[in-house]
Amino acid sequence: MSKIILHIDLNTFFVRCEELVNPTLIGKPVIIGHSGRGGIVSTCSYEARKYGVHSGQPTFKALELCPNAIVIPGHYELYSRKSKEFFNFVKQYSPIIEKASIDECYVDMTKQLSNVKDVVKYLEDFQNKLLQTIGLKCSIGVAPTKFLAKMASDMKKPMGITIIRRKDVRKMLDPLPISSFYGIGKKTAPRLEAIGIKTIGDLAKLVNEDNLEVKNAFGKFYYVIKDWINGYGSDEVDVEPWDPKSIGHSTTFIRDSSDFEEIKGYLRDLSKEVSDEAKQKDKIGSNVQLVLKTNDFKMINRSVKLNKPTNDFETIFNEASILLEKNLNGQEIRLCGVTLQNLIYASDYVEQLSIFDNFDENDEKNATRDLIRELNRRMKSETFMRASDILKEKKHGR
DNA sequence: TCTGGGGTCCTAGGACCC
DNA sequence: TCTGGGGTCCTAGGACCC
Repeated sequence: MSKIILHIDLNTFFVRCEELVNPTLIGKPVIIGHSGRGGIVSTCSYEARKYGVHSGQPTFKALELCPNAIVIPGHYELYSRKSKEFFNFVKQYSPIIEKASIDECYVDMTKQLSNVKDVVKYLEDFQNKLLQTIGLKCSIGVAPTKFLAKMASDMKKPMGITIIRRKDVRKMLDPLPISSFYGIGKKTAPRLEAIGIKTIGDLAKLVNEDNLEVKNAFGKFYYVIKDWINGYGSDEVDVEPWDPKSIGHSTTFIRDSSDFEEIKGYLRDLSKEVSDEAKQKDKIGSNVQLVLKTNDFKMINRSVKLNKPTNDFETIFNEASILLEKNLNGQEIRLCGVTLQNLIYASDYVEQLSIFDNFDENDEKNATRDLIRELNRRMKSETFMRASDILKEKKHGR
């Protein structure tokens, strides 16, 4: 039997939070984002969207389109607090909830909705209660899979309710532009359009014919897409709390720089932030990554594996600095970042140590590996010398 | 005055081992 | 004179999402 999965998406969440604090903003064009160098629109009110403002747009450009817009830098503590209120509200309806981001979640409501006659009415009540008690507006998608629920919640905004039944998949998905498909972004969409795939319907047709060109274009993702587009795929709502696999911070400079010491200064601050956050979350990581963005927007990623996981500031900063030194070659840089990767819980690692009685497995492994490599090298060169001796002897007729 | 910052996942190539 | 194939680990880069 199919499940009943909801995708709940808060409408212009950041803007709505600001409106709750300052109601005079209601009905006005509001932009959340920075107006300084490199500032872009994070999100904006529907009033601003009427002028062509959208997220990702440089703020100065948005202000050209909509000079009366009110620009707010963003209050993330407020958003985070309201987000928690939202998730707690949803939990009153079903405990099977998966946070997808700060302002959206999947909910398994199979049990709650199976015997409900008027699902739309039920969900309208949900929306109204959320608005009355927390002050937030949302759009809801209802479907047998997570993918379809996600697509559905996107169809009517704000305060929309959209139900996609499996038998209606073709009818409801096929007319949509290919770029609206979750997982097909601004690189893949133009490639598909170039081979005549303009809508989800076009893609569905070729996928169901097992078209080789399409198959090659997607790699592993192809089989996922084939399920999704036909109304199958994951309906497992993952209740595990989010557990970060990496912690990173980056910053765009006030002006581009190619100066080692200047950039190293930024790395110091970023490394400190990363270290502090990792400590606060009880995480240690075994990879340090340096990210540079050049003035022509090329991304450079360099990383190094440590022989034991850490969240120590000095170690992170040192490793990042070494990577910077190796990779900075006169290029003008506009952004740098530091990320600690392959995170595990520090407490887990301590347990591991105590099991082996302070025996450091990684050090031991590395030492053994180095030794074996050295032996291999020697063996090879000895073999080679002997062979050349033999050749020499042959040549001289001895 | 061009294009943020936080992430996740996948792929591909090279080094190395057996 | 010719030159494997499977598997793992590490690194770099790219696509995508919010």
